[in-house]
Amino acid sequence: MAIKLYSTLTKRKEDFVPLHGNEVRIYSCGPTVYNYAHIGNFRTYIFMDNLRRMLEYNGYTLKHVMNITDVGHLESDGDEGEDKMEKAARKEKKSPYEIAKFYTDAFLEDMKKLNIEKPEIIAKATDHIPEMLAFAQEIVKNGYGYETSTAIYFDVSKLDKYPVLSNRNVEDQIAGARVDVDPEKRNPYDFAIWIKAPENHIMKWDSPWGLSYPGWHLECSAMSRKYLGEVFDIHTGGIDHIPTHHENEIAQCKGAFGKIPTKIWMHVEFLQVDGGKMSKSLGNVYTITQLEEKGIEPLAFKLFCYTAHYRTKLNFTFEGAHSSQKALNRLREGYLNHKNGKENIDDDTIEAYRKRFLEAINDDLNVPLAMGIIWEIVRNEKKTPQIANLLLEFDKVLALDLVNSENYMNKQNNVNIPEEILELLEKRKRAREEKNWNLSDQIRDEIRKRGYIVKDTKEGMTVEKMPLGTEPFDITKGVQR
RNA sequence: GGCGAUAUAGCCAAGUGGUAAGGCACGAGUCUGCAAAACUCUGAUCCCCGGUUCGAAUCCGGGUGUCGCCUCCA
Repeated sequence: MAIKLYSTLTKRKEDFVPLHGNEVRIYSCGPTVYNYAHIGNFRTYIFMDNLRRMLEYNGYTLKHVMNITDVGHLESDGDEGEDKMEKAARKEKKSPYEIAKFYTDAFLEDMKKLNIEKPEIIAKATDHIPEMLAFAQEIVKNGYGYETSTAIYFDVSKLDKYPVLSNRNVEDQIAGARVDVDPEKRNPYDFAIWIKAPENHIMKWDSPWGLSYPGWHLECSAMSRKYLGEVFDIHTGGIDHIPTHHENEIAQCKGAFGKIPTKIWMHVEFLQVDGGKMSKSLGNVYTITQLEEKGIEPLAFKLFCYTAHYRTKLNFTFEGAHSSQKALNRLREGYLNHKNGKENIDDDTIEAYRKRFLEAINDDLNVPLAMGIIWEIVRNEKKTPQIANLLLEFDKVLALDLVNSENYMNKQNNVNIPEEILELLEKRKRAREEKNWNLSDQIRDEIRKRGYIVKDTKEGMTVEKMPLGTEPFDITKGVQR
């Protein structure tokens, strides 16, 4: 079935045709590792993973590169201010390399929690200095670069067209509030491809321009070419990359080898919080760890992201996250009900579900629509392992780790239940036999206080560790009671 | 000021010309000693005005609101 993907470059859905046979080559802009990645970042990486998995589901193999920016990303995308890595290093009194290592590890840990597949190649900028330097030299050699006292700039006026992804008008910007514009820049949109290191700069390398370091945009161009070739299939990133970072990548590639590196540029809209942007001043820039502390599993956040299409804004609230946590638990229950079911449904029904699901994901990753189908399947009154298996098949794309539902629900035959809880359970059982309801309820509360839930079923009493999101949720506090 | 997006039930949202997916919450029911959990059922004519059309949430025009970018950010 044909795959359609929306490209920011052409502003429409394109029929996807891979350039290299069955192999799809993708480049994804990854994190700058000067701080913890936040849930907005991860919305983008969840999308990136959906894209990967959708392509794999369609039978393609992948060559996917994601960068780790550990040098050269200045405080402003417009090449002003200090290198983010160096600034963080000074603040935390560590070396930039230690900072990079620490936050890279934290990032990969969160990726794992979100059940996001690792791209085939994760490329650190500092491991590719020679490639970047060569790239910068090609640009200069081809007449697109010029040297100032502080940096090597890319001259955007040499291009046939700039910008190509967004509608920006140079004249309109001049009145803007840019204060620290380098007076040696020829055009306002010229950007640094190589930066001469100030005396106290720690990360610096030898170059024809002295001790210096690469501009932020250069790494993506140099590394994508190294691993994927000059022209590859898909480039992904957040929507904020459109006006500067990706424009400049395109400019650099044109400057070095005269081509736009890919036709399909996919951009994920922002995750908002409480109806507005995330900002440190509002204190609503959340990390995955903070969500966990508030009783939201990483996978529940993932499911939350699945309520909206990647090209629309999504409004994050703890109320919404909590609702997704409950939905995730129910999804797991539903999966297990089918897994343990004994009924049968005909193959045509299964095949029809499969077709609808495929249509949804192949239409520019319409994951919300796909989720609607999933719920319809889960709610199918015939409980059958056929459906459980179908859900597992779809989970290859959605990656909610349904196969481990039992573990998450802590339903493994009451293993790992502490002795004290089991004793309370036994006491409650006796109380119930004596119809001592007061004592029974008292013990139930006690067990609940300790984080376990008693369920009275026909077969008798069972106890489970309380799944996340079970407790009543106090919206006003944004945390669980 | 420039650019762009969006406005669908209490909340999160899908749907781009043919009589409104889904999730959560609320309510009702089944179950239960009572609960919890689970399961079942229940809700909107789509910001306003005008237009195109046999027919519009869906296209066009005009309002209004909200949000984002241009300045750090996925």
